[in-house]
Amino acid sequence: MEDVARVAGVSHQTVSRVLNNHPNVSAKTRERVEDAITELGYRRNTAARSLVTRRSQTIGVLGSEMAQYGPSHTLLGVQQAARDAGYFVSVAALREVTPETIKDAVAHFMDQGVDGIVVTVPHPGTFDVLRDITVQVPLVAVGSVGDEHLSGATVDQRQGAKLAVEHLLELGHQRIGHLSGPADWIDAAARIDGWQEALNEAGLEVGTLIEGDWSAECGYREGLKIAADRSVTALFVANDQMALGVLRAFNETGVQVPADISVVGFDDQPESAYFIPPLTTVDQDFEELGQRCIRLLLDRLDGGTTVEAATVTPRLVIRSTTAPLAH
Amino acid sequence: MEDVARVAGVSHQTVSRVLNNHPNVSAKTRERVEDAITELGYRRNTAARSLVTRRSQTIGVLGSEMAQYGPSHTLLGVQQAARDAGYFVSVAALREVTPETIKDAVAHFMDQGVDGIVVTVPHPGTFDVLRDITVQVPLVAVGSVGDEHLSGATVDQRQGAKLAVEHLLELGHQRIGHLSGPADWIDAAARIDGWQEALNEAGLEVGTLIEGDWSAECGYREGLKIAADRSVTALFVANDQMALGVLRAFNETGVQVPADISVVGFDDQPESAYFIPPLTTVDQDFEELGQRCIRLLLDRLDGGTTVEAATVTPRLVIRSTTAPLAH
DNA sequence: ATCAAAGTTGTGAGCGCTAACAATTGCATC
DNA sequence: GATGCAATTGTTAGCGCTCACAACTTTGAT
Repeated sequence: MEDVARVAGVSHQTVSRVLNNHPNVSAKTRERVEDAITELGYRRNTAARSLVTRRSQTIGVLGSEMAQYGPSHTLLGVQQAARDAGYFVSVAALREVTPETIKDAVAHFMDQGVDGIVVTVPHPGTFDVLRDITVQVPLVAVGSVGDEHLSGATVDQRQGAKLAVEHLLELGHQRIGHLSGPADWIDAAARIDGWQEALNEAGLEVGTLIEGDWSAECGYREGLKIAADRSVTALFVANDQMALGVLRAFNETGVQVPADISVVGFDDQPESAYFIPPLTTVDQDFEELGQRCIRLLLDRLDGGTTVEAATVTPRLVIRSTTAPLAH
Repeated sequence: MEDVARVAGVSHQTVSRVLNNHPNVSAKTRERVEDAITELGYRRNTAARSLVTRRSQTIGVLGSEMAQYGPSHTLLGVQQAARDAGYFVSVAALREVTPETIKDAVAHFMDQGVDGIVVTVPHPGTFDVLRDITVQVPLVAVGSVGDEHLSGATVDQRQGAKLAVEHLLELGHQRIGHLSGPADWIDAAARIDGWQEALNEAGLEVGTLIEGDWSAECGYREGLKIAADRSVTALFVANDQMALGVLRAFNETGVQVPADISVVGFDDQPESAYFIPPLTTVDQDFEELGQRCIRLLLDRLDGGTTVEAATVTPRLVIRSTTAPLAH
């Protein structure tokens, strides 16, 4: 910076002012400094800047299952929005979700001196842990909508689930089962709620609930059972991967989809359109979700203190695994 | 740090020595200092440390298509290995791959002062760009094996492709087509090479090559054409997603898999086992790949200067989409 | 007891930057 | 031309840490 100042014939402080867009710099001085900067290829030292400003221009993203469809796309959105806003994005992926690993990862970020944290750990227990540890920086949690203390952004999964079930109801189905995710995932819980709510509103007793684990393997296993007992005429599956397993189980056992049983998935992964048959599912925009998180976080960093929640609306995509109930 | 020193009754420098595991600190002093640290909940300031050491303890990961199966898992491996080694991981995801966006992202990392960079951009042009810009920090590129100037780690995809084709050859197939990825991806190119090599070694003339774009949609489109012309008895597809599309096209047109045409995929995504029928494919360990990258990078950071390449070996997973050629 | 060598601890400087304040300049007003 | 005020620029200190070196303490051989 001293070098730049010398070349431009000003003091180092003026260079600093140009770099920080301070208003009180004359146009010609600013130009001279900018020329000197490009001439020398000068780049400001982040560490020194951080030391004095106490800002690192870094946002930490803490998540589990980061390679899954949802989280990886959320990360993409977060990364994009953060970089556009001039922030760096640091990632900590949890192998295992326990209070300790969460605390570790938060400590990791505090050591790094991040300005804010985005958490995408879809277990409600996470929020308890986060409330317990006092984090000195703004924190936004994906899925924590409705929490008094935590800002959060989420896809309205309950609504998505209702969309799916209402579609099946309109087709005349009455016995609508649900193959859910693990009940200790907030997403799974919200989808279960939406399913139940839609059934209640239609005046139906609540149908068969099977708890799955998100995997295609589990979908296959449970699909075989359903194929055997035929307890439902329609199945709302909590994600596309399990739906894939279900479709295969039905295919193998001669259950016709959608003639015998209708199936709806959740997520709308690009592959779902090429399942056999193409899957009716609920689309959710994870990138948008990530961007919302950063917007919330930046707002907090700019002095906003309200505990807000941003909600992304899902959308039903009708393909070929759903059909009117055959009489 | 001054506070810790006061509580422990030593100088700030002794605290620093304890923190950095310097040998010349007596056991009891070290203990006193450590007690003071825990008592005060002291955490060393990374910015100040970076300022003087000129190390940020941060590794930048630069990649495109970061939400895809391969890259996201590679990131997971990188992140894990880096955090285990006490490094932070900063991510830059490219929306679009051009020399400019690559340079931007590298500049972004240089601004941040990262200690090293891992690049997972699967286009060979990337390496040219990287060679052009002189980066002042060690850089490891996924897929750059065999390059004189760039360290890299890669899955031996040529070998994987050969495994797939040899399996088909053993089953008696002679007309083995290949639905490849875009030819300007190194992975796609390596798989094409492996396919050709295996055919050559078997004394066969090179078969039908169709260039795809990795998507299920493209697999479906090309699958329909193949179903119509029946130019091949076996198809080696460059990834599982396209294979999904192919399977659906065949299913729709009444082509029996594997009775009429055998299909082999590539990647072994967890879902592939639940395709209809379950997909024979080539497994590659992306997390391992990511870990190797970090190992290479840390080696360079410790003073190693050799331009090495680490290779991860893929593995053929035989399921139900391949069968002996019917006569 | 004496000394050197090793082990241990302390002191001062400075990494590159920004914040606060001080000094200078330009410009309108009287 | 003198005066005051705002706009612009410069000066100094210090963020929290590590490095180089200085100073002190112990140890063991003489």
